[in-house]
Amino acid sequence: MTELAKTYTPQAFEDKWNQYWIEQKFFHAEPDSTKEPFTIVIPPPNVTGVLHMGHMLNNTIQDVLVRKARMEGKNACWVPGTDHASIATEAKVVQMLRERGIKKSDLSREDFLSYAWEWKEKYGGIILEQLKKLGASCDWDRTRFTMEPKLSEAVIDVFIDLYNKGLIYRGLRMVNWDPQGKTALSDEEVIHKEVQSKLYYIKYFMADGSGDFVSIATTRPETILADVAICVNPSDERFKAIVGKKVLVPFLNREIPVIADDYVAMDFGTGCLKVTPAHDVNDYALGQKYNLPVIDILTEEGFLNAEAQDARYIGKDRFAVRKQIAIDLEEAGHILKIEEYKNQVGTSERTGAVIEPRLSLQWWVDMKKFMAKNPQVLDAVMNDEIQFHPAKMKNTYRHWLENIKDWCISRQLWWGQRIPAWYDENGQFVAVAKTLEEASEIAKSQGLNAIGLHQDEDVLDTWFSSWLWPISVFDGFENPENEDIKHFYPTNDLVTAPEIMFFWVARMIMAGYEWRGEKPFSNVYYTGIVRDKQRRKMSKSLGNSPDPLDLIAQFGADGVRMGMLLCSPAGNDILYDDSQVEQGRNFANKIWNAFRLVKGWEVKPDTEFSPEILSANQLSADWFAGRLSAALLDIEEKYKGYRLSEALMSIYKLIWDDYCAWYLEMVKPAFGEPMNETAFQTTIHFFEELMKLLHPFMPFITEEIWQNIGSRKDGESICIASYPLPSGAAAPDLSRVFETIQQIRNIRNAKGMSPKEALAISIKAKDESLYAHYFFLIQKLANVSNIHFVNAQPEGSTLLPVDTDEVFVVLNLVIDAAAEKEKMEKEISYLEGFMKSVDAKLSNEKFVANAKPELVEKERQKRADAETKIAVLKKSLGL
RNA sequence: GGAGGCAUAGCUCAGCUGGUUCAGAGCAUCUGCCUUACAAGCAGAGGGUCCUUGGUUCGAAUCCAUGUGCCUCCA
Repeated sequence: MTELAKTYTPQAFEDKWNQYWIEQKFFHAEPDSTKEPFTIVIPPPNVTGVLHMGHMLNNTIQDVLVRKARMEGKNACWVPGTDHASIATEAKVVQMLRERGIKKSDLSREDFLSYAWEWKEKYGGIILEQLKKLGASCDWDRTRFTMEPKLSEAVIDVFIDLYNKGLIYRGLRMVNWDPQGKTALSDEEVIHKEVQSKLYYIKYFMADGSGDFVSIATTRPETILADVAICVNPSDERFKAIVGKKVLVPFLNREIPVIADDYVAMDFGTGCLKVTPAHDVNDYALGQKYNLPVIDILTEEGFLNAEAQDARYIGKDRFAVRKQIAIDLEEAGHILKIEEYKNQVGTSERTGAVIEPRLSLQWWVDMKKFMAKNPQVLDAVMNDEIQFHPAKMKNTYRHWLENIKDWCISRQLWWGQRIPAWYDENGQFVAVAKTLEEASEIAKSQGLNAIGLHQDEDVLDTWFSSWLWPISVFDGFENPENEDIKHFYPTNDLVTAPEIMFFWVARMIMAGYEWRGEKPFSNVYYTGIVRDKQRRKMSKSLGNSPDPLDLIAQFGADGVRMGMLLCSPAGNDILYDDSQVEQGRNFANKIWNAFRLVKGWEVKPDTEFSPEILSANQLSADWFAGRLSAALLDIEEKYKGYRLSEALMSIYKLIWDDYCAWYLEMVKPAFGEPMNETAFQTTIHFFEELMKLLHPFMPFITEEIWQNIGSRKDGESICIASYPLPSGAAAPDLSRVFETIQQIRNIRNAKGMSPKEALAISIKAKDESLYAHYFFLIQKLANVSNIHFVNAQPEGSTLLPVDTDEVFVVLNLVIDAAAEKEKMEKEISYLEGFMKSVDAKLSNEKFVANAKPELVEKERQKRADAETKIAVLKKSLGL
């Protein structure tokens, strides 16, 4: 074998193993009744997406879970794919067209879609390729896309099904309108942001010509052109006189009534509210209640239309008009004052545009009805049939479901599944049907007009595709009894960000119960949000997010995975810093060098070694075997509780501290010396077990080492090797030995002595067997020349307390007796204090009576130990 | 305005059903070391009124209440 690189160089092997895994189809799963299935469906990223830090975290966690399951012999299947992201993709395509000098408005729907597919084919696979770099062990042969024919058909079928069940309706309602994307959005796609704006106090003169006026406060002066009433609180004394009278809208001089309703808060603004039903949700409700007209002054792009009536503003953008009208009002003497004001403004998740409440005719899912039909959606989570990690997320889930609003599912876009609703020549709704023929059948059978029958122009919300994902990726709608879905559904785990709880988690659960009568997954792992050190969310616009691929190039995929996971407990935000991935890289380097050490050993038959070495190595192996077994149990517990960072930390310490710092140093031959065969084989075996244990977290380096540490055949891989199980081996108790070694190192350090200078020690122990077999180890690890047991402290030696035993070392230098004495006295006083508190407890009758007997016994033991230690110290001081 | 969560070492977090060898981990810091696997390292050390104030209890970081400060979600 060629010389191993002195430092870990992931670039040398990561791509190689990725390619090998994929070629060998280790990640592909087919239904297999002999194996327990383990399934994860990826929360599909946008086709427009590129890998960001959140994806890295999220997908690493999924990969850890699925790789472990695969090694445990389960039929592991991680289904990858992307969603079609209507708005985002449409925006990208429009941009691509603009660069080619083509306007969307000049294209037919069909032409536009062919451009969109062209775009998707070219760029839509980027993020999946990036996931491969990360080592994601997805079943790539099962890659799905929410817009592909089969999945689209499922979406259409589901729409029709819900419509027929009476769970979908079409209605004119106030929606969140994105003037840039020119489409409706669901509540979940609106992000509320606090902005600094202005509160304008505007005079409205009475229509009676008296010259009296009322003042109203608004942040949106441009909407006065759409005003249809002024509203005050009926118990507001200030305005009782004017209720029922009329005022004039500034500039337009339109007469509008003053009405009274409890809705108006007396203490906000002036206590007078202008009512603009077309442009505010609450105003709309008021308008309905008092039968007010609706004046819509905005176009779908957010420009003022002819309804605004004032030529100065028509055809101009809403924000431009806001500025202009404020100036004009001021000049006309309508402004009383302008205040600085902070308020919340809704913006589009996809385009960032300020949302406009807009009345429009849209398709809705009746969520109250849906929930009444599927109460398990809430119950399953509350009773842990579906477990949330961390469990505190259940509260948020419940709160959302208990206050659920209808779901607006239509979008005014072309990229998406076209709504299967049909209208006649007059635009009258006729039927919901899959095809024109079916629609016309329905029209005929119901005696409706079938002339000029045409399909709805709009498409369905992307989330209306993704909620079906756990079912649709297995073709569960097309063929509900197929082998794939029977085997792989319900899936096991879903890993996602908390902000996606409503988009995905809740709705996937809804779909699961509605169409399969079963939960879609058993566990939901909520990752944190990746933030920078100042706790700011990582975002493109802030430019505070490193490029994941750069990080991988710099630190290796393993280093990055490890760094991300080491400090990200479920549900906790991760404050990203390069030092974390550096730590991951350093760990990989540590492992690499352990590998170099082991690989470099010369091996000879046991017969050529002294019994002393053979037995010491055997003891070392026994000790590590026990440690490993105990660690495996502990790590398994952590996995079970989905505490992945803790599991990883345990593995980290097991490898770095127990294996490298202790075990390898214990068995390591002196420089240039050979190693005995048995110890070598055992050491290799441990290494292999550790690599398998670590593999889910750091797939590449573990594969590289596993492949090179033993002889492997083509087609073998650590990713399908069996996961290590605890042997149940009990470890010999080396705690005194380790403590002795540490005490010697400590004193050497404290006295500034060279580690090269060998020391002689003697031991006075209650149980000599805890030391007797391990002299060899103490000598090797603490550089001790001579050890023997004694009954009393040798002349001129220094005491090193080891538990309740005494270790004496002869130091060939002048000891600062006073300092030593002070140190010991300090220790004695601490122990005496400790003993006092234990005594207080033991002499408390209520404690002895109420506490568990074993606890009382424990306290007695504590007292006895402390007493012994004090005695040892006092004797050493000559007291 | 409504709901929920959090507060433990310089930083990020463990600490499950109360019991001082449970005040812990990693990183960071400090002190020695280029000891032929590893300076991306080795050996060692220091560091906390467990946010405040009350209460329950023989006993509270842990349970309850109040206050303060942060965060998230919803309107």
